[in-house]
Amino acid sequence: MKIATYNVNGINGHLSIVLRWLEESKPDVACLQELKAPNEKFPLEAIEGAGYKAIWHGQKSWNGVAILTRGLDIQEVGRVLPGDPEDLHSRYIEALVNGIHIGCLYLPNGNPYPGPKFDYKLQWFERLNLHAEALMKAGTPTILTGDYNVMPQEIDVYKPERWGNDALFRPESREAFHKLIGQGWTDAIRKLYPDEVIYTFWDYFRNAYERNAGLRIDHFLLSPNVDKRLKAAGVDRNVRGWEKSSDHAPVWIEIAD
DNA sequence: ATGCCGTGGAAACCACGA
Repeated sequence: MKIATYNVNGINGHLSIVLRWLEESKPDVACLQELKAPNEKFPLEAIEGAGYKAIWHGQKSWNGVAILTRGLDIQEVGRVLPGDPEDLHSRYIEALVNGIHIGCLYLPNGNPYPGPKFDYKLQWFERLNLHAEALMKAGTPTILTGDYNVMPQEIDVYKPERWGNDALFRPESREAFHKLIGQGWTDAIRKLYPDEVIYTFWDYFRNAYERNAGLRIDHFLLSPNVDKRLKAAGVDRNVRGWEKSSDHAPVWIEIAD
């Protein structure tokens, strides 16, 4: 079973890219972030035409998340991250697929640091950690994947010395991620490739992709009972090189059925 | 060190992203 995550940076603006990627990569499950579209503008016909069912939680202009499945039933179990009824951003959706609990998340960027956006990021992270702990304790096989907007280690940053005061690399953000990992989650890419430089995002300008000036911010976190089924993981790096693509590349894992 | 590019929506610029 192949599961992927992809920050599409506008599901309609990049629809042809997303469809081409689905066709070529053929994930059984695809978690999408940054739809940048309200619910009624989700391109369901095109997604169904590609052979996928979908659940989604959109929002006008910003955010928005979706989970797609190919040939598998999908049961939505939540579309908000618990803990703050005043938070109206569409950044989380959760489903049961094939007996696996899948959380698709778009963690706040948090820049500029310091400021209210950074505070919101840390609060959201705290809520995620609480929810993740509950999922872990429930014991269901669980995958928490998406755009975490955090580079966990220096190896995950093109020039770490330049990112010290950025919300994506602040000690507080990295500490929150490491605290989450400390609950027992496995960072799938890092487990299989402990010492490799692997990026999932390249800026649009300064030829960042051509220079490989990237960041690793899209992650797969696996509960122990999914981790033991992990067979492979990777980044569809070439997709980032397609003309008019998102600034992120898709990330995927393969687990035993 | 930097939003230099790109999307979306509203308004002919601005918010936001990482």
